Amino acid sequence: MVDVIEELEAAEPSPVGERLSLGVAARLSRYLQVLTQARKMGRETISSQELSEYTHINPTQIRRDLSGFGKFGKRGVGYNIESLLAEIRKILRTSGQHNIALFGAGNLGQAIANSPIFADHGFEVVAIFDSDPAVVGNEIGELRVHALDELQAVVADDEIVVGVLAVPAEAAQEVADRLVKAGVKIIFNYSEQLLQVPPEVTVHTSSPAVDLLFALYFYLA
Amino acid sequence: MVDVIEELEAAEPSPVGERLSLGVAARLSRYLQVLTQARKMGRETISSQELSEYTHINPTQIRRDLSGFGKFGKRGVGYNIESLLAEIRKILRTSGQHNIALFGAGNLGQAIANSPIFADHGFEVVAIFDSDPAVVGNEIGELRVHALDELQAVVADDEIVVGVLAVPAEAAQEVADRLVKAGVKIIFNYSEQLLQVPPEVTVHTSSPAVDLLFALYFYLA
DNA sequence: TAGATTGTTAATCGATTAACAATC
DNA sequence: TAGATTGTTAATCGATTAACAATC
Repeated sequence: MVDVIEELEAAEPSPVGERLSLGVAARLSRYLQVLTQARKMGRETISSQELSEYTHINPTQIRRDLSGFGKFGKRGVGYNIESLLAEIRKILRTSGQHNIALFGAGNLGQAIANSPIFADHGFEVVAIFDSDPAVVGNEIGELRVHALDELQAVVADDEIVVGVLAVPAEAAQEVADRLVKAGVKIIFNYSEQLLQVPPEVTVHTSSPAVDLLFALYFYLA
Repeated sequence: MVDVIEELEAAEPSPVGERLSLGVAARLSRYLQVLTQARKMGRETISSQELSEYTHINPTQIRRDLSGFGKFGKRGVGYNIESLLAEIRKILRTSGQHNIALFGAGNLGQAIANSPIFADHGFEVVAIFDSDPAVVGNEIGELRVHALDELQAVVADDEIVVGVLAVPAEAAQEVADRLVKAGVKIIFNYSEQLLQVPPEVTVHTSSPAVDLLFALYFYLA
């Protein structure tokens, strides 16, 4: 069985429809980040060597990852940024526009709402919520701050696929519960709260301090 | 040679002084995050199963990772959170206090300065910088906002090991250059800017949008 | 042509998993 | 004791790397 799959892949480089392994999907996502930014800077091509410097992923592995789906590069030159972006988006099936609801209109919430970091990758913050009645109704950018009670309706109307939590740890679980109830399957948690959710819901917790500890280990050692 | 090393490890479970592999160090850092938060919630023990739910790391691998350094768990019970925290900190050699300089006193900078997310892991923001003369001198929490020109002196005086960039993309490279000049070896970049630094400096770029794309792939597939 | 960089092979190494005895 | 969970083995799978011919 394994042999058969290997033969198929050898014959047909792109196993379209096959589910990518976790590792490959994670790496492709990171290439996307660098390519997006390199394009913004006016670059037209990039080599696996350069991609490696920015992602800390071995250049051979980058070439290997990409060549599994087709021949996207030009020997002696590198990869065309624009076309590689399109190819990877196609592979990840994330070419579309995706709507985000943001929770918490404090410093962090405002920073996220005004940052290009999500917009650059096809995510749009279409709604902001806050539990503080004094803040509800305010405008942040072009968005009015909603009360939490409007969540269910907004999620349905605006086709929201991701909830981003920029609330204090104490408030995070309640918002998560409401998101789950409204049918949202991906939660991005900027608080340190450990969230309890049903198995079909994915929580990604941002952990800058953990990333720092990790970097520090290699600096100290 | 390989056989000799394997024998040594079998005899002496904790290869103290040995450099951890990237993967192990990354996973240990993540256990630290969950343990820290679980302790905050008043928990006293935790099982590999629970750790797995919060980290998305296979429970067998968690037990394997830990048992490589000693027998920290109790069968039928789980791991004592307090003592496991101490053990992992010892393994990662990051038990101490580490000083951070924060750049950018805008929404994101203020959010970071006021968040417990770094403090919980032994990082303290000891200095804030901003390039806007109108902001320099203001107080954020208990810290006065410095001008960028004071960077070199502050890094030396306050033993700063990490620079956190919460500045617009356009300003990030200049701050990075100054940090490098001042001898800082770890830069945490919250902007989308691709930073050019010498090889001995580590840049970690925060990429929430990339993490979201990754989560979305598995949701859509 | 000369230099650069991809695509690909082959070999190794580490991650992952299932399973289960040990033991709290 | 019965139930739970660790520590550990053994087997498999995927990641990683060096090397280099192909080719722009």
